[in-house]
Amino acid sequence: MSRRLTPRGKERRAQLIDYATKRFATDGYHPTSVADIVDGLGVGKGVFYWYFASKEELFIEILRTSQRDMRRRQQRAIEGVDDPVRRVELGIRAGVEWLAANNDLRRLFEFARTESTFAGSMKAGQSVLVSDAVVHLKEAIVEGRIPDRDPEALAWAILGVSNQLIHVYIDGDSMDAPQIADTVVDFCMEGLGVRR
Amino acid sequence: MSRRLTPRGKERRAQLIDYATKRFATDGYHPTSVADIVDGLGVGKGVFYWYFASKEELFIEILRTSQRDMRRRQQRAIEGVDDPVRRVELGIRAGVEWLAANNDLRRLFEFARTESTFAGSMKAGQSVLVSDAVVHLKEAIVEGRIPDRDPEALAWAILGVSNQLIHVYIDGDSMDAPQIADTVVDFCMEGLGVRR
Amino acid sequence: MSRRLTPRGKERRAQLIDYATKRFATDGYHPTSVADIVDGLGVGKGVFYWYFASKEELFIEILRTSQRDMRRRQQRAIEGVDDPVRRVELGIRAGVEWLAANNDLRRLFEFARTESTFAGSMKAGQSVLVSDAVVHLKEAIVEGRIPDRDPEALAWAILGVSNQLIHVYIDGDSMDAPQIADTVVDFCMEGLGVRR
Amino acid sequence: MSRRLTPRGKERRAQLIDYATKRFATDGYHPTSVADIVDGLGVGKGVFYWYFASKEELFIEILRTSQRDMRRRQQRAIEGVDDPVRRVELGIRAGVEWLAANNDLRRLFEFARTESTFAGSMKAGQSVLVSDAVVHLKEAIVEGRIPDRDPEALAWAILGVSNQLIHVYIDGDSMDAPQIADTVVDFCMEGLGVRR
DNA sequence: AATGAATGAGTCTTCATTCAT
DNA sequence: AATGAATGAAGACTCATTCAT
Repeated sequence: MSRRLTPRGKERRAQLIDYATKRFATDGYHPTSVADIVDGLGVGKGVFYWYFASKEELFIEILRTSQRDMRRRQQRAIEGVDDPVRRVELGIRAGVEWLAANNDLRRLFEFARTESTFAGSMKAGQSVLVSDAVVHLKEAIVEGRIPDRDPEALAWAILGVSNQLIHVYIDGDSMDAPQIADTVVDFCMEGLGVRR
Repeated sequence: MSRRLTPRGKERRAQLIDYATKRFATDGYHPTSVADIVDGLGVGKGVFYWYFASKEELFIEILRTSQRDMRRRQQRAIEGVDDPVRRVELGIRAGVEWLAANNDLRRLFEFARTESTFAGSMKAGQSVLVSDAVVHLKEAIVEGRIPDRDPEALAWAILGVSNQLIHVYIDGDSMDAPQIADTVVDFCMEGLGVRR
Repeated sequence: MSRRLTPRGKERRAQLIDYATKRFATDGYHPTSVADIVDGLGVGKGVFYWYFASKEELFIEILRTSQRDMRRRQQRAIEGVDDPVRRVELGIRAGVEWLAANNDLRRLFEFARTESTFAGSMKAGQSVLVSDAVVHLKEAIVEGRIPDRDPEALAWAILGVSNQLIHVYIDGDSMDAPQIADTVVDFCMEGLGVRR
Repeated sequence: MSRRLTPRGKERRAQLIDYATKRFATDGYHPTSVADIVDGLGVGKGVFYWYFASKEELFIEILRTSQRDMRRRQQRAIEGVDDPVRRVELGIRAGVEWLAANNDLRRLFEFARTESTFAGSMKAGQSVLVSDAVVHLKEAIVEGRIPDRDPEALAWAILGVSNQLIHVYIDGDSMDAPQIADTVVDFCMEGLGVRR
């Protein structure tokens, strides 16, 4: 399903992706029918199947593109930074901000993780992010900046905090994205900060 | 939809809940049809609707009961413990262990959060857990055991770490539940442990 | 399906008939389920099938009993009246008043006429009323009180006027039953009263 | 539910309406399933829902169209006639003939009146016919052609006679439509013709 | 590229009826 | 006499997908 598309075709395709993303995010993947999507755009049903082999393919496409995009953003954010701890911090901030800015996609990610059809693809994508972080964490450990603990687990924990706090605070008005990022960074850096 | 049930009826109902939980967890809520459930149990389709008004009602019932159960477990775990930090730790461990022991339900929770129909009910349930934790965190702050930060955000962060690490490690064989709990507690207590 | 019933049994049966009549009249025969009936009475489903072989049988039973009752009322109303035209008039009044007083049953009659399963039984019942009227009409014709026209058609026409006017006016508050009867009688006696 | 239809689509839609009308008339609205309809036409189930939002919508559509058609027929029949009594007569004849020619629809009307879902729509439609007649009746009263009585009640009475006599005689072979019309007109003009 | 039309398996749900107790 | 439980065919409706034009 990769046609050579005219400029107009590419636009259509993008249109479909955008609108479908919104609907999937709002109503859920299953509750949103292909008919909903094409009707919403005022086009015929054939259009959909001209650009995508199936509803599933479209969804996977959305997931893949988004994950790639988010990763790129994170990478750009840490480019040229020497301090590994600082890289972790900047990565967190970039991630949080991307998720906040792409709330629809964040929702899709949440759902995708829960359904076997997509869980694999999602885990793979997140593993990439984790691997990225692991690099910095290992460096930080070697440099004695943080205690020596399983860097992968640490990376997943960071992801967990990020996702959760955005999930909770993004739709309210008590915190904006940078504030959420601050909170996430704080917690990730020193947890509850228990004085032992 | 609350009938007077004979012992036999109660058993059937429980059977339906158990089996449906398993199927929902394995295949997803939407992909699991009522037909799948009754066929799997070898009973007629009417049985389902004798005990539940709808597929949705059954699902909500599962969510509610489970959330209540998990909370009870946490409360029992911290009963009579004076140290608030210790209470937080024990709460985390109890939570992690419950989620690990009820992996099916954990999966259902993950899905429920993603669909508007159930998201409300889920958030409510999780808010209760957070409120529970907030009590201990505030106490710890007052006693100067942990720095003064928004206890609610801290509680949500803890929840995020717990869910994420269980999600990642529960199905592998690198960690068992208590080890996961250790990792979660560690991270929550001191984060990455950055030496500032 | 004619059991020997204890007094208590007869009461139950009557209860079922009464309640079912009300529901059928309000919601329609098809939309009213046996479950609706037994639930409405707070009894188990077995009760229904203890007294009636089927939903259909119950309905037919209602129709038959009612038609018999209505006819009896008409007959009593004209007992001992010599003038055939007066008998027709009294028959009309009795009919209208019965239908007005038993609006639920009237509705059931209307429905029953429209469904092949019951149409036969209904037509039979109405034919009896028509035959009754025909007797008087013939006498009136013989006596030269009314012109010589097909008495059966006349009888059906009378029935048509009665049913229609009750249907239209019974639920409003512009006419009560006797007034409706007056209007019916008037129209039947001289139609529009065209001066030729 | 009003799509832009191609000629082929319009044909399909008409086909569905025609066939459904026949089945509803023969077997009743409730006993006729959507499956019966599409199977009878040898098309897939989806076709039905491509053209109609629901079985109910289709039925209402049938009712509305038919009532409009019948009215038009009546109006055309009295066009340019000066004598109000004559207009009433011609209206009756046109009505009777339409109902006789569209016996299926007449049956649907009978049923529709009995079910709350449709009763409103039906009454509205019939009220229009009554209003039409009332105009002529009032004129006739003013001109002293008929006695001064509630013209609305008279109109309903006429409707009642028409419906009833067609109902009774249309399927037999003793009268054809014009004869039925004669009988209706006769009765409406002078009722039983009682010599007072 | 795009449209309206069509497919038919599948979805949730209902319901008359039967049955064991 | 009566109950709660169970049946399973049938009902209305959905929907991903395909197709002719």
